[in-house]
Amino acid sequence: MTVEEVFSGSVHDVAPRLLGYTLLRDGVGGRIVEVEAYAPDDPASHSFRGRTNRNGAMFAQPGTLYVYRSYGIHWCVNVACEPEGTGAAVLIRALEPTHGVAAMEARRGTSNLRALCSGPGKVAQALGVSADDDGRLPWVKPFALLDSGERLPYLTTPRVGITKAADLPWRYVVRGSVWTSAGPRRASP
DNA sequence: TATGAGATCAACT
DNA sequence: GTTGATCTCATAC
Repeated sequence: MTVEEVFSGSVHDVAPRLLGYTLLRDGVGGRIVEVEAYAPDDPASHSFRGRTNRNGAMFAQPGTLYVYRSYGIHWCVNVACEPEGTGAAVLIRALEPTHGVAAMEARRGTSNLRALCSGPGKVAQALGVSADDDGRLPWVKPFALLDSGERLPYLTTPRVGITKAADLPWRYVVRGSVWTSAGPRRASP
């Protein structure tokens, strides 16, 4: 699959497709096991109020990385999606550590594998992502995006940590993965 | 195990 | 002046 194909379609096509892809920065990273979709006209999305200086990358070509500071402390990583220019994006929430584990342990200050990449702020810290990476493309160095060829079974659950449209089940989690964040691992009844 | 507070800042109103 | 697409640690059960 070409990178154009990977990021084609709506966020609800792209989000589950990304599960199983391996995201690396400087050869360090892992397999994506948890994402969240942020649709156009989504009140929970940073792009809801239109394009601003901060969220400009969300409106760029599909695949563009949108990196922002959260709660003054953490960085969070998104990829822009089609339709281009609408601010649609997918938030990378968790990775299964596979590449450069030692480097991630050093950056995260822990050797607990389960705590390396199990949350959006942790993923950014483990890969060393910062504002410098805003607007870059995940298949261009220092990043790399690898297709595992697998289509992993997944569940959808409500998104985590938002206050608007919190009931929409737009969080995509690899079924049975132990590498996801602390949110629900199965859809609520 | 569960819950709550503090950290810390850029963008937005 | 307010607000987070969060994480960690401390304290309580």
